[in-house]
Amino acid sequence: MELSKNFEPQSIENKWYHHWLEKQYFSSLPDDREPYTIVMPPPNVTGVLHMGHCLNNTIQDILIRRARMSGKNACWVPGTDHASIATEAKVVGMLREKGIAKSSLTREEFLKYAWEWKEKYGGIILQQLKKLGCSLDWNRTSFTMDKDYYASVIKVFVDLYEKGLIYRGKRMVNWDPVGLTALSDEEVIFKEIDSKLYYVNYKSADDSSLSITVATTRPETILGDVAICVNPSDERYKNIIGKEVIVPIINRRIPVISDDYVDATFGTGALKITPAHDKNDHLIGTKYKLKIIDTLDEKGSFTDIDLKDDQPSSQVLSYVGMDRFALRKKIAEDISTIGQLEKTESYKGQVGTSERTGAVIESRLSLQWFLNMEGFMKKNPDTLHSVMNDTIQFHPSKTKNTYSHWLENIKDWCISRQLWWGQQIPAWYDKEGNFVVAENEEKAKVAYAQKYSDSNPTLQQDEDCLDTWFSSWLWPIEVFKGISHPGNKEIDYYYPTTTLVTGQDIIFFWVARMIMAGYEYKGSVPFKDVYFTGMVRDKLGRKMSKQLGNSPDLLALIDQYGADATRFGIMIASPAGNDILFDESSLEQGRNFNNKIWNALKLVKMWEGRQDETAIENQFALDWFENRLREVSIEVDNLMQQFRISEALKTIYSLIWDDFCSWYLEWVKPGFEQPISKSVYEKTIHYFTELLQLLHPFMPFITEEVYHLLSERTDDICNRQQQPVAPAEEEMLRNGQLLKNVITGIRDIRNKQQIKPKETIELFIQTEEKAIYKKIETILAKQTNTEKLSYTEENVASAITSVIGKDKLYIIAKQPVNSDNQIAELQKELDYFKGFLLSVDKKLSNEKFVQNAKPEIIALERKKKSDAEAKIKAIEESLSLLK
RNA sequence: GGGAGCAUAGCUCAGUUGGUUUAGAGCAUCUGCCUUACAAGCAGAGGGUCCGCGGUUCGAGCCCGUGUGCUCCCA
Repeated sequence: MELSKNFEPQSIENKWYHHWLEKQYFSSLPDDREPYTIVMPPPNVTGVLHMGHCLNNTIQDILIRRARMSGKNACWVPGTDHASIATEAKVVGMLREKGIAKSSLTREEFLKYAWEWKEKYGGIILQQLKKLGCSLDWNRTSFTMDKDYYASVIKVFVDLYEKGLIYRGKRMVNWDPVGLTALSDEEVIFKEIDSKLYYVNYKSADDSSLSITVATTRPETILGDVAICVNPSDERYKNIIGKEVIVPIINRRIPVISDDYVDATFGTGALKITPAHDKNDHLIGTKYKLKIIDTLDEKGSFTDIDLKDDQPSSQVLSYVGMDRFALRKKIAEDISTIGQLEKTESYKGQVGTSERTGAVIESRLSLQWFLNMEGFMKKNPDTLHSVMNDTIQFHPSKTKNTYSHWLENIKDWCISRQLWWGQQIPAWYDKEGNFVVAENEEKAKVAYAQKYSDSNPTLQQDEDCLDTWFSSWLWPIEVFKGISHPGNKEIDYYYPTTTLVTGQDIIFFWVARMIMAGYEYKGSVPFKDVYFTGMVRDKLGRKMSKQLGNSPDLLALIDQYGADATRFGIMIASPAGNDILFDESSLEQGRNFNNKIWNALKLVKMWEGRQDETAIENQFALDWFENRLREVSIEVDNLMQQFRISEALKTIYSLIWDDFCSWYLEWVKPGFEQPISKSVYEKTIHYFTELLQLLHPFMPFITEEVYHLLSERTDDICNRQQQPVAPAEEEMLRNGQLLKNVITGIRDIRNKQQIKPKETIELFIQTEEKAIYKKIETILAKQTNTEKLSYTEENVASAITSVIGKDKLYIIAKQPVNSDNQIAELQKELDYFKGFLLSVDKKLSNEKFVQNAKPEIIALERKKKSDAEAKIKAIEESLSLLK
């Protein structure tokens, strides 16, 4: 069989993925094994694969594949989120392109379009995950608007309402004037924006000698002003507190009041109070029972609806329908015209924007549904405790702080959205606005009849739907139908799930709320470990964004480098808990690693037909690698248990590239067209197989391919079970290290003395541990191109000297020795060790150190001292020979 | 404005209750090799005031304080 020059991923990836699916390796059903369960964070149903998905799904796949290979019943559940705002915005956009306005459609018509869109584009992202090699149990694919899932969300709403934890109320909410919906606090992104501070003068109503100037960033809300507020201790305004001033343009009389809330150092120290348009103003308004005058409609345009009492002038009426930003300029101009705009200053301020539409958020009073968080947390205090006491372990642990800080300052959760795409709120209203909450209309009628003694009411369901996160917080429970069909076999087996892998950005949106739902509906944690990935940035540390165009096309990368190299590239650069700086060069490194493995395969395959019972054994190499393999397997286990995945991959990478390819294979490699010992060959196949198994979770495709090419197989590596590993023997590892050091030392000398690789040398070894050298001398001679190797008890004249540990090596080459070079090298080494000895001596001669330090530390320092002295002695002897 | 985190080689990061050779790795760099698995490779090397200052300690990259710079979260 002819193997290609380099590894060609494109030709094998589909083949193996289909094979794995055919064998149903990824399907899981409850059995008597221990479960290892991961629920995938459901991406938006209309989303496409980006670097963030690539990172966290690769991590999940690594975890789940390792679990599958270690005797666990591995179950990884895929699915998508209906993502109400994002999806609805896309559908509205699509309809607009077709010339259809959402407002011209009924709810039913709109939802028909939305479902069509979902069927057409939904789940593309799940297909893309197959390309990446993700071993998901596709039979379990879930969607947050599946029939049962929908029912479970409604059930939970009704349940929480009946428990008194959900209420409806008129509150200041974050209003998105573009999306036309309320948002939860978490969906508001604060941005620094350049704006202006307008200094507006308000004249006193009754005393023409008095006036007060207010600094505001929002003159467009001025017609909604109901008071001016100053700090009671502010000397400047003592004489105006309690008096009335006139709001410009609208000419409304409003009081000047005082409250500690006002910061006397900001602006002029006087604040205009507009309770309809600012959260803090609203609080003050409530405190002083001020009127609420709303001057902006749902789209953020001016409305005179609350201005009837003011008998608005034609000037005021001319503002009607004007957008808030145009209105800001217009009102500023008009105030300036009447001479009451004192000045403007540029100002950098924080402005809330919508996470989804980017629109500047308005604070707006409206009737919404809320979840009472204080009540909820009182009922489920373990939501906080389980994380703080590590019942749920957060990785990295610093995220615990963020979590507790949020929970301790938690506000009520606004769960209603003015959207159609989502679970429609199960509340039914009569004409007067009286309502009942029930799972369906039928039950609502019964409930209404009981409550209002009307057996045949005309009821209408709430138009709004629920926040997407109000459905995804049930994800780890409802993917196993734990709410719609409680107590079923699956939920009992798979829940709590094992590990959650997700981004730090949704710790509040999702992680915290899943823990809340876990306690409320299952009485336990939803998962045992949470691994938070960082954000994927470009190599300059910038966020990936469409505007910057720095977001790579993942599928193109997979096509170019292969899925394994892509997985390798993103994982190797991904330190636990930190942001990752993505650079395509790490994918190249992954591709090169593929080739390295491929070429090792080619080498080993060349030996297949050259096995010979009589060829020389190379027991040292076999024993050493056996032990090295054990050592690394155990190390990788430890690293993986601590979720140090990137380090585990680095460790395996180095084991394969350095230990296996650069050392072991070279040590056992027979000469050109020479036979190889049958047992060495078989051991080599065995080690190679073990390496592939270790690497498989990280790079599934190439490992499966090479596994099958290496030898006739009846099984697949995908499902090969890890055998227990015995601890490594320290002595073998030490001897292997000595051999490496000696070889490297001699090669270094060859390099520095410019002895050509092809030129042979003669080597004398002066050592007290001849027995060890005897075991490694064959490999040593081969690897250093030594023609004649012998042992000596004394110095060898006119040789190049190297000191390895306490041993001295004398090298005789055919060409003359450059002794100046030699002396300089040795002198440099001598200086280092002398300095080192000095620092050790200083410690040992310090009485307090000897008194206080632990005995093993002192013993170690003594050993350092004697080692250094021996080394210095050896170097000095060599130097004296040269001089 | 409130909170959290970070600062170690050119870059990205390790560095485990303070002592394991006056700090390690990968990538990049430099030198030498077209050695019959691999030049997308092989062999070797160089490179660091562990952000500044102060403290605790026999001993600090690690602990404490402080300053500076950066990042994130919240309002």
